[in-house]
Amino acid sequence: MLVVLDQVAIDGVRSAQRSSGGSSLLDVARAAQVDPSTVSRVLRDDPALRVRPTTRERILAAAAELGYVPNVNARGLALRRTTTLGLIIPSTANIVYEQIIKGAEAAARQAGYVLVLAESADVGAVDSAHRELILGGRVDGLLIASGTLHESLPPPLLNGLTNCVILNRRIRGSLPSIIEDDERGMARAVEHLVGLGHTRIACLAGPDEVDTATRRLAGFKQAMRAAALPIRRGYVERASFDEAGGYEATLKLLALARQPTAIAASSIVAAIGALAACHAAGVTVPEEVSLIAFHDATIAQYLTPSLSTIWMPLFELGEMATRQLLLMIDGQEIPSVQRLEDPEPRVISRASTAPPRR
Amino acid sequence: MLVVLDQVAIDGVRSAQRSSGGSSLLDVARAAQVDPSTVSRVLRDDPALRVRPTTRERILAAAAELGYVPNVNARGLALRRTTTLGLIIPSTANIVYEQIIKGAEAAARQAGYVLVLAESADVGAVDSAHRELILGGRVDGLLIASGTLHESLPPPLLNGLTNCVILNRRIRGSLPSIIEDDERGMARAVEHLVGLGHTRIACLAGPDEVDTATRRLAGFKQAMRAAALPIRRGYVERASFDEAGGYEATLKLLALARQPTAIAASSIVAAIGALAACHAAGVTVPEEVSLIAFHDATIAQYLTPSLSTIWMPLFELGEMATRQLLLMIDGQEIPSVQRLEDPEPRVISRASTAPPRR
DNA sequence: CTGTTAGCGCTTTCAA
DNA sequence: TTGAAAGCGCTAACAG
Repeated sequence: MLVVLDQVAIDGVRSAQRSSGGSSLLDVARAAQVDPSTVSRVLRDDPALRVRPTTRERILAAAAELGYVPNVNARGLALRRTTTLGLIIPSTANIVYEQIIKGAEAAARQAGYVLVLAESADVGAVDSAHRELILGGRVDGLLIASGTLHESLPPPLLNGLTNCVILNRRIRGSLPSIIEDDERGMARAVEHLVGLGHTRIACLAGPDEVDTATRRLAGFKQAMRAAALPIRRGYVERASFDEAGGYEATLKLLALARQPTAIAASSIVAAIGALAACHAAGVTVPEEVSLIAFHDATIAQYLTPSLSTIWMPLFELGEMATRQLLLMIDGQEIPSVQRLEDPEPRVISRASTAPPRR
Repeated sequence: MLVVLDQVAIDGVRSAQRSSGGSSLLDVARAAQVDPSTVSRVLRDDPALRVRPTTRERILAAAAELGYVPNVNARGLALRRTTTLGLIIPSTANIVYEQIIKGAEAAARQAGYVLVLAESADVGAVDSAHRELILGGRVDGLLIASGTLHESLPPPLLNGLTNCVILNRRIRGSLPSIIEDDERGMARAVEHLVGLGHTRIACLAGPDEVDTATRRLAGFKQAMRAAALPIRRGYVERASFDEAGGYEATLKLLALARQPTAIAASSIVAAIGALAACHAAGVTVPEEVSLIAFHDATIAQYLTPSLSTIWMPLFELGEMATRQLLLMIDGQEIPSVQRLEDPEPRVISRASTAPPRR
């Protein structure tokens, strides 16, 4: 195939101009001695095309020889879409997002899309991301899993946005969202503790303004009511979803006159802080206090004691949100709030939960 | 400014065609009654341009009114560059990458670039990412922090690649890399342990084929030699850089006839596994065994006991790599291997290290 | 100081 | 079964 290479060389001056040294569709066309449009059709397997096999061969060979890679900018410009989706997360450091990312990536890849990640914890994220990424033509749609979004987000921010779906936040306005069944997950945690015989159960709740925190707390309250158990004074502590938040809040719970015998934490990261607080306060887990955390992650089984958790279908959440987004991009109507109910939340019981001491 | 809006409405048919409902430079030009090229110049602050203030005003007002956002595809096509950089990491879940990402992001943003993240642990990552991302025109350059890269990577893979820099891996071939001083970091860990009086020090080393693991082990050996301490049989365990790897390897170390009194782990994630293994084996930390880990992270202070670590300049690594990449994109020659020496590695001493028991 | 023009690489009618 | 031509939105000479 030196012939082909030679042609490239002859035309080198022009090809060398290209973005990054690659060869263009035009180069392939010349090498295969056909019109660029034919190359385009062959390379994209245009169904409305019956091309002579030998021509197709020539084209494919030339493309392979030249290491042709289509330029997404040119294609995006012509098609008015990039096959790229964006996923906005508040922090790459948070283990909870790992599974969501994997699920979204899988669904995107399956549909022939590329997924790019953007990090932003900002409340204004939706709006500016929409500007920068969608209007800017970088992505066709946006998955938004940013943490601080909540119902009281200024409505004007969300006006006229399209091709966005929110993950696990309910936001007043027109943007559809996919949410996991946090109420049920938290209820499972309570049921697990009740099943072990606990009655003095406290809740390490998340920040007031975070929708998931609200829903988990609601699940806690429902389950306590269902078990006919009182929620004692001071038994609900609101704290940020990080180690420090869990630590401080737990110290407060442990300082109560009537200490809880079990704590249900709405976040695994906060639970890690809670565990540290128990150790620091000289309170043994699970002997004196049982601890269970919302969301599972690898680290749970490597803590001491290993941490009981509520597994949630995060991978599936990422997948489902992506599929909905693709439908939306496709111009279809999608429901404004969808709850993911299928793989149900389930308790992964490890060493941090046990019956209360007599 | 209803006038402007009216004009848009009149021209709505055409503007509506645009990628995602936004308005184009042409729309702005019409609204401001000037030529598109003038709009382009004004909006990009073309230095070689002295425009009449009133014209500029009109243009800026029109752009604001229309919510104009430039289309990156069109711009990328015209300029043959995208002002976007890619960062390839093996896993978003690994806490070690958090700081690298932040550093790269900061440096990219400062230069007016956008950073996108791609997840790939694959050895072929460099090659396929170069194809997909650089040749495809998605990004102008690539930061590669993929974990399994190593010196024995098939050289042909790296041929002709450009605008890539490798983070913290030395790779035979032409790709420049920025590395942190892992030898020194690990030496600091050993010195810390020696300073506490330890002599039976083991090393939880990383996988053979990972360059950073090799360098950290080298640092361990040098420091042991410098302290005139022997490395006993079985005192170097190679394990994967994850909790499970650290767990298993530590069990082996603890099963040795002559148990080490201290363990230097080449990875904080492996160290979490090591801590779990000590607890499981009933070995107290730091009383019976001291433990120190390479790389610091928030979780270190929330483990029990809190984990002593070696802080490494990861943020700066991300920053520096990005700056080098930008130089490379700019056509400048950059050194093939650069070692980041400035913020020095330092020991963060917490509760997991203490003098050995008498 | 501003308009004209050509083109970036690809897709897509419309012709042949 | 293939080619010609126009256009996606923006930039960059080159004129005026």
